[in-house]
Amino acid sequence: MSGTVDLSPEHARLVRKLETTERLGADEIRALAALPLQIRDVEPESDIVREGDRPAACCLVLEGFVTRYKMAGEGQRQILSIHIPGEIPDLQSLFLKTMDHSLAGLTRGRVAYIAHTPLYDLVFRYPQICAALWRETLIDAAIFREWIASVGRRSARQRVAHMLCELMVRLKAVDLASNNVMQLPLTQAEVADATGLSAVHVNRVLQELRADGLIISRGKMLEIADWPGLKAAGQFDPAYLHMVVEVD
Amino acid sequence: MSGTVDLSPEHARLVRKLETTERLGADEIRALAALPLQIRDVEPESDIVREGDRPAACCLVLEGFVTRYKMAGEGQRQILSIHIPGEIPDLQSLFLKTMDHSLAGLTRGRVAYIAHTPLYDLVFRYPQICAALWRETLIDAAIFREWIASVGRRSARQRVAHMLCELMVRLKAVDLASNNVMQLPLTQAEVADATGLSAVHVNRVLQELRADGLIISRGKMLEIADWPGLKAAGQFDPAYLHMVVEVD
DNA sequence: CGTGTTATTGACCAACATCAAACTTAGTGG
DNA sequence: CCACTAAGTTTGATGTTGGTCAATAACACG
Repeated sequence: MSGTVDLSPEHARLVRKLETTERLGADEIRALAALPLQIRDVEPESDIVREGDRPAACCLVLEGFVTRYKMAGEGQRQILSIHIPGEIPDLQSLFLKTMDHSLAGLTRGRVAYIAHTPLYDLVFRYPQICAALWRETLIDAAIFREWIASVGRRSARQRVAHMLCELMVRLKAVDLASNNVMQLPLTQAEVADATGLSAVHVNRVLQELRADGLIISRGKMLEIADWPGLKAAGQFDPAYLHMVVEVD
Repeated sequence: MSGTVDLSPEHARLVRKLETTERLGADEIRALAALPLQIRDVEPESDIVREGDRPAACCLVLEGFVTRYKMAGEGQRQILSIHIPGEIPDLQSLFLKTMDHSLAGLTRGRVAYIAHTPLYDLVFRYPQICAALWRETLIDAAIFREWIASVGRRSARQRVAHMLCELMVRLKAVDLASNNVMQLPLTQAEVADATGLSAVHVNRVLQELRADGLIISRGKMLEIADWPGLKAAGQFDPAYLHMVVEVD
């Protein structure tokens, strides 16, 4: 399908993502290809949108990792989600005018801004695009639910294992990981902010997972050495990711 | 607006909810009024939909409370959200075919099933209805995000206080609470499952909140005696609920 | 009135937080 | 290419929040 329309690499990224769940016709792809994108570099640590902002555009991740987070009083940060290339972390801003959380780069990377106005047009003109984008926001919510369950009811070891499994599966789905090896761009402090733990404890858990032969890490590189083992350790079941093709 | 069209009380509930955020025209309201509803009674504790199901309808809460939950191994339950009349807890099933969590009655109540098929028609024919429903799912997600922050980074006291604040604000918005008094249909064990705590600890926290004069409770009745106090105790800021009219 | 559910209490314990210091790694400029 | 620095990781010691267990008390309901 996407072969018949001339696409910039950036538009291709978007189309490819949406096509993972919804088959798009040539018309839809042409319409997406015509979407004006404004490309911007992202620095690690720097906010892309901030809680309280009223953005006029959504942001498509092209390269690098992006995170959503909330502050909970006194420097306590909670990371709400991690976003990888192809995703639109603040798609919700299309209908929720005011940001209730912030968006920041995790690594050096690139994002593309898609203005709300042309996006509305597409959404209301092409049911398939509407469905695909709506679905994206729903999968987002599904991941939030799983994180609630994780943070609420799982032990530190389970939470960390679960998070690693989730990241691996999502990265594999967009070919950013193979052979159970990924470039994990998170510091232990960031893993802590995502799992609701302290950095020190995350460190100890990671050591434990290494000692148990479940993972191997050298620098940013992280390999899941024992996939069934890590899945079990994290009670990980990918159903909540609602992927069409199970990556496993 | 809604006055000009003849609406059953059940349809009125739905229209009213959607109109809290999106102004609907007479056409849209007529279309909603024509939606076939299948009414059903709900028993407390009984599942309405179960994880793994592939429902062909969404469920509108008419009376009583409904909860979404996930099991996390060995009888560990995590409540993901609490739903009050007017809400459609499983709206996401419209685009996510398989349920990744379960839905159960919390109290005796009534729900209306809306089949997916006529709902698709409405959504793709009326942009306003699409926007209103999409928005509902996005607010859902916003509440999930806040819960992640709560469970991940707030103390037991903060979590419980926060949850009571949220429930009060949402109930007020649909006139199910006034004067900071609500009928709280949750047992302490359920509050525990929602906040990721143990029932025993929830009990102690509630006693503390009572002792501090923040809340008063007699049976199921719960009064927030010191609203600013409880808000502060729970770091509660209603922005994430994205209400048009601030209830405070 | 009984009977089952929910709330409350106390004793004890485990998981994880906090603090502080040492060590390692990666990045930078000369 | 090396020295210097800042960021990230690791370690140990100690503290606290909240969990678990078990028993009792208070309700709610038929």
